[in-house]
Amino acid sequence: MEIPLLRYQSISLDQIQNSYGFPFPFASNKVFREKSLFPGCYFSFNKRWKNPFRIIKCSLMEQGLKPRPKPNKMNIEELKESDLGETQIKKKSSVGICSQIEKLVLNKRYTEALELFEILEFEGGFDVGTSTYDALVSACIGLKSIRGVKRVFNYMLSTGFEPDQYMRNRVLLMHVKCGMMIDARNLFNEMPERNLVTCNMIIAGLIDLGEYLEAFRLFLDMWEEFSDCGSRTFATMIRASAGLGLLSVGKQLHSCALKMRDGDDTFVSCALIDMYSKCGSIEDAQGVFDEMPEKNTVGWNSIMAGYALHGYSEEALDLYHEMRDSGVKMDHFTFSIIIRICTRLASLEHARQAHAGLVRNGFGLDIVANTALVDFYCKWGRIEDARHVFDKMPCKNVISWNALIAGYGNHGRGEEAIELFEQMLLEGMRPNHVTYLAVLSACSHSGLSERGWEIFHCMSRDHKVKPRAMHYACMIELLGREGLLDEAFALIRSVPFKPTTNMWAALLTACRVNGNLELGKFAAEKLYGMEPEKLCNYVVLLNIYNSSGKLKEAAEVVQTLRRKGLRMLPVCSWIEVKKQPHVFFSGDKTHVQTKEMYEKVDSLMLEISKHGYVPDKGTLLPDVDEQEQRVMKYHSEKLAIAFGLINTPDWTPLQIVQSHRICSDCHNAIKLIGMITEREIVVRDASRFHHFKDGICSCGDYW
DNA sequence: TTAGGGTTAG
Repeated sequence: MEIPLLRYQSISLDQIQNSYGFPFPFASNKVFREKSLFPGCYFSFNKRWKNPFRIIKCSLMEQGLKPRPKPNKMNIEELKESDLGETQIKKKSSVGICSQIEKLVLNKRYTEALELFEILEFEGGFDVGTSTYDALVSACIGLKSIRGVKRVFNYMLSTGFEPDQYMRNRVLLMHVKCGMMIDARNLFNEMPERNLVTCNMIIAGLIDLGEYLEAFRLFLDMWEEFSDCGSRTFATMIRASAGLGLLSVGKQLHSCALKMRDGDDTFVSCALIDMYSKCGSIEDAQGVFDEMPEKNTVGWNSIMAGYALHGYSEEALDLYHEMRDSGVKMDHFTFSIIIRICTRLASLEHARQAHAGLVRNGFGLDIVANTALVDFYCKWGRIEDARHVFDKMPCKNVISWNALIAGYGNHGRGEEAIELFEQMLLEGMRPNHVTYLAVLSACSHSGLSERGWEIFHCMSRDHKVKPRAMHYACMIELLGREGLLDEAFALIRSVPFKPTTNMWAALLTACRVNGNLELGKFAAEKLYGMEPEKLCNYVVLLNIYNSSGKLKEAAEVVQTLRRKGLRMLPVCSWIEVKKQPHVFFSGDKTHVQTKEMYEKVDSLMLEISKHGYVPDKGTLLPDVDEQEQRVMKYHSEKLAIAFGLINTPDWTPLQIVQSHRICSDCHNAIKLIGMITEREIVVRDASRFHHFKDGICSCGDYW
């Protein structure tokens, strides 16, 4: 049908309408006749359209429209001729339906509104007014229903509705908000007139998709066309500069917004707080926040998220208390941010309060906050609680599934992680690269190498997820755990890109565990070339030499470290008891309960030595060479555990956070401490969570 | 006239 149209320039609107059986979208004969460059052709009047005939094809085919042999209006005419009375009744009832739809939407009962709309669609042909379409658009946006958008839009076309600028914008918004950006772009391109609102909407849609550069391009076009824009546009564009991480661009927008201050700048301020923190300048973010005359919920949320992003979790929690005291209302964003901060701080008490607050304030069903809770409970060893939250979620997305799968995997429950992954596929959820990372790492932790290989092979074949460096690193770790170093090395050499540091680091760790000096040295040298200033690479090689008795080589590594001036930052661990964090450094003697703690450590060490514990001198850190015995015995995490054992009831799990990677000696010691004290111990270190229970650790084994 | 903007989870 569309081919003949492409060949003739002078086709008229009437001809097109006759061919397709319905009026063309957003066309009016008046506009067309006055502005058309090609007489008789509506499509060519807009100067932006380089190829009007391509647009004809796009607009019809891409919207999935098919010619209708019998326009609906004909049905009404036929009805009129045959039974005038009944038509009148129907018309009356359609007015009733329309007002009912509008009322339902006002009450946010979107699903019911769209169900009622089905009656109009079924009967066909009734004229629906702008106010009803407005309501239907809101319903589609509220439900993010692509099907709804298609239904409403097709009905509009089939009834010959001619929208004004307001309605055209609403229709565009409906497509943008439901993520139908290809259709939205087509509509935008075909619009006979655009205003600031039109442009703001399409730009915001592009930013939602992460198309920041395209958003900037359109912004500049818009600037040229209108020579004007309001604070709304600035708020949106500041978000784009945050997405690109361009501080200088963000600052330019900030100064433009200041120059044209137009009253309510709260939105701009909030966007600026977010932009400054995401671009690395928390001081500027704080400055904007301080200047806000009235700090609203979003402002508080943004600054809290900013502090959390910069690793100032405690400060973020203080801000949360300030926010609570200031009486500003909290929303689901607030709770999501707080739960994530609690995950970092290992604060079970605060997380529980946030969980309760979430439910109490009516956000108990929020997908983001619940996913944050699943992640929290998983990371703190409460898999059953995580599962409970997950099962109660009314809808789940790929992030929710990933959080729980990773939770099972990180706690050594690889089989269950795989089962969950399979259930996810059965429920029609499409896995992404994070899902595969979680499943592969679960296989690796639980030693399920065969299953790991199967999954690794099917990720690109079945779900078109191309393995990334982290997936390869995971497979190298998996092979390394099996002692298959040659295969691991072969995999590194086979990757279709330059091997990354993660991959060499996984091979190096595998070499340390399997005592392969030669390959370990090779991997370490690769790493030195790529990360000459990263201390931990030298430490692993140092430990390989130490544990294989190569003292001369070990001394050389220490010399290199000294020459480079590399030194380990003081390691610290902390534990929260009665809402108070207690921080310990290696050999720390500043705490008021030092005496009791040291006595406890001594007695624990004596006790575990009866169960076969032998200090592992082969994995010392480079800054503990002089008083190695003493310091090894009093590593910060051991002090934190002793403190916890003295000060908490028997049934409480000990939750320790460590700023560095836990050393293998402490890992081994904690396994035994957990066993003899019958206490659950969860240690979160710089690389992963270790959940010690009944003498085993969830990380599979120490790596 | 109405409409369009900012913050959250793996």
